[in-house]
Amino acid sequence: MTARPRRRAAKGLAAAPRPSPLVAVRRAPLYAQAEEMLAQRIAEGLWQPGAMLPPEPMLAEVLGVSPGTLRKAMAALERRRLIERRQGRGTFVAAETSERALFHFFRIVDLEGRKHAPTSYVLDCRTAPAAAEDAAALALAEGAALHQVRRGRAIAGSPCIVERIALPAWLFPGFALPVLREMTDELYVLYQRDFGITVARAEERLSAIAARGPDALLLGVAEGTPLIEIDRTAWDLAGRRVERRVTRLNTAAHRYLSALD
Amino acid sequence: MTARPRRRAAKGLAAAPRPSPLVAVRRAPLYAQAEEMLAQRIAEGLWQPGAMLPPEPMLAEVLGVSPGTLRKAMAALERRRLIERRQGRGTFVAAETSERALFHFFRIVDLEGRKHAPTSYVLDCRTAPAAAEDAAALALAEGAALHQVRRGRAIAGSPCIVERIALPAWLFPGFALPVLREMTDELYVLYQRDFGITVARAEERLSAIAARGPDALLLGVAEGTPLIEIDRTAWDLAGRRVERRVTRLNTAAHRYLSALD
DNA sequence: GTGCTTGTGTCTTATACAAGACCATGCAAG
DNA sequence: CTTGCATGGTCTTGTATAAGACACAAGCAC
Repeated sequence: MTARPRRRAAKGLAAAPRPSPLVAVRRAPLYAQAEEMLAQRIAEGLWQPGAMLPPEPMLAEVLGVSPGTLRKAMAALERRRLIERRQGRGTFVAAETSERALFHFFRIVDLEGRKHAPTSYVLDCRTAPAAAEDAAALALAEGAALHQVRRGRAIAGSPCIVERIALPAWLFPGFALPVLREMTDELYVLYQRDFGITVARAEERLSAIAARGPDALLLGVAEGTPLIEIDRTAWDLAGRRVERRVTRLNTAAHRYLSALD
Repeated sequence: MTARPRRRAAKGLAAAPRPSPLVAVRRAPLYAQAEEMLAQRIAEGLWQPGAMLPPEPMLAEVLGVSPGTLRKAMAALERRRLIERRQGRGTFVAAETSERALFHFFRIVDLEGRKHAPTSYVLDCRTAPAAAEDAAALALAEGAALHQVRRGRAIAGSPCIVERIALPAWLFPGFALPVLREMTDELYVLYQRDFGITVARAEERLSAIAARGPDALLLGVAEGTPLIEIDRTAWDLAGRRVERRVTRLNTAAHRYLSALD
């Protein structure tokens, strides 16, 4: 049996006309199209965090791709941590938890390399116009309204972090944190639960600075003690800048851990 | 139709007898077995860096798996950066180049976030017994022979890095570097080319320190200036610790960049 | 050089079966 | 009658196979 009775028309998800061979646009492979389509639906909130996605055969049919292709897209989404798949149960939109956030966005460990969940106490929380530096980091106009938080954090009881956080006010309407109450949950859980904003990616730039004034006081170190300053910008699923965070770390008993592989 | 007429014999690559259901050993999936088998052959040097692997259909036949399964293993190996696949040309064992090493193992950028290739000048290169700290980092006995290098590095002409490198002597027989000659190639290229050691993974722990003595001199900063100290341990393909490197970075004009995603 | 041929990886589809999780049913013990 | 639990059915994702059309690269003949 060599003859193939069946023949499928080649079809792209977008049903776009085949690009001319002269323009080197190269339609993306089907599985990539499927991946992006699903990623977009998740980013739009069509499926809420924690919600179960339709079963794979149904998704494959809806998107008009074969199960194998759909699976390839799903595997990529799982690697991007947008979804979680569990055999026998289904596929779920990834929901932020303190553990997840800690695992992916927290790099501070003790001298033995162990990670501990820090506690936080908010020193100040107000809404004010953006200074030039924050505006630049968040790609906003100078003077745009920002929620601004200052807090200290302790690991295993000893205060070792002071932190300044800036959020675009329009993305976090009504944002406020209770001052001077101890908190253990990661902020990113709150961003997602209360404002529907999922932090997908962040970038940190580290420099060394000398402890000064109130920071030295809060950390209990002498003026001039070297600290690490971590300047983080965070993006959400849609690629918007949603947070700037400047962290100052006392490295007497802790390290910033970075894995290269 | 409830009866199941057909039944396939389960087969693993190792042709091991099916484990008893009481012991929870769970044979790894075929594609993972294939991946590990290929990874091991590469680590052993059966295929040298830069060498072309046999075509996929042949590999699939040799390993006794279907082409699809083989492809899944190959995709994983490519993600691990052990191989490079190029449509129409073939699959090649990844060879270290300065660009690759820079991209994966160099995290220092200028204030705009741009990465520049640094130049290096070796200050000192000798073989000496391991101090306790180096021995611990490399999991060697105290006093084991180590090749030890001190060097400075400059980015765009300005010296901003001093570095101390320790290598187990038995892994790098005859290792030596020309002193005070400017070098632009990354050391990891040399490790692979001259000693067959491929750095696969590394871990860095950062702390803030104050510049002292010769370091301050070399970097051209005042005593006490805060620096970032980067303590790196590197592993090769076989999982052996092959390098410890302590880098001190002047962050006046540079940042340590870390991506979280 | 041009065009053909061959060898390579890439994309897509299709199917079957394995394994995990959950739930409704129903029976037995209390 | 109620509680507890074992059983099997069914839905889910996970694994493995196969096959064909395609795209890209390189070499060779002309």
